[in-house]
Amino acid sequence: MSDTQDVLFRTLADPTRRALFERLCREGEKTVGALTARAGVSQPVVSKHLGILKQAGLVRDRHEGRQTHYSAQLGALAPLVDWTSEMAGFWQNRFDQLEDLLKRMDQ
Amino acid sequence: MSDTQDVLFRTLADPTRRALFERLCREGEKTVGALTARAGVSQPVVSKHLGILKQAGLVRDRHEGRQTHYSAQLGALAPLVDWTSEMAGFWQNRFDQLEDLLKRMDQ
DNA sequence: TCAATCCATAGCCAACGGGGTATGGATTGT
DNA sequence: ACAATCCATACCCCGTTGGCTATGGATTGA
Repeated sequence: MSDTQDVLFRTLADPTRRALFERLCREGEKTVGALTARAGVSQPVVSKHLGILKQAGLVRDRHEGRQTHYSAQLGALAPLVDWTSEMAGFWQNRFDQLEDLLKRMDQ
Repeated sequence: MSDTQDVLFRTLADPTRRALFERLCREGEKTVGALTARAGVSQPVVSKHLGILKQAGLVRDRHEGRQTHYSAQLGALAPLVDWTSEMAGFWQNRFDQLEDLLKRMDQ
């Protein structure tokens, strides 16, 4: 139900955006130019995606002269981890309930 | 790079679809009719979303007479968990590298 | 000061996708 | 046999969005 999960999923759904985030995770802080060089899309597109990633809290930007450095904010992935854990938890609960049922049937 | 991750993210990006999957996780197996009752969208839309979820491996369907029962396939979430772990791992590596650098500088 | 570089914004277009209604096949009930 | 129910498919519509080019502000270098 939480809206932050929705933002995260929608933001990471795009391959180009996810690739940018992955590069920032793998290689650390990068400038827009460096990211554009191997992104396969134009610089304005990269800037737009970085803006969306920033709005989702997945990246930070740091201005230095005329270039902007972006870096991954890994903590922002927490809601995603929580969601998967929650889903797994529900499954576990239902599994436990099934176990209980089988035990009761066994008696 | 893996394509299964892309499918998962794209599939779960839609709120309606994620809500359907969540209900199946929480409440277990449901028929299309039962899901439609509280989905807020029409039955054909529910069917379409279930088809997409099935194609992504997130749900199973079981035919019984004229109704179809759907249930969550939680194992399909594994690539998503792997991806987040991988991203966290990269971050950890870079943190370790920073630690090493600081240690070397300290000497 | 003037040119060049870096980046963000604006505007545009085409494609994708999620919504609806209409319909038909399959099954169940009368 | 006929009606009714359940579901899936086909088709259309429109809003969203991801891509592009053009442009301009800001900064650096000459």
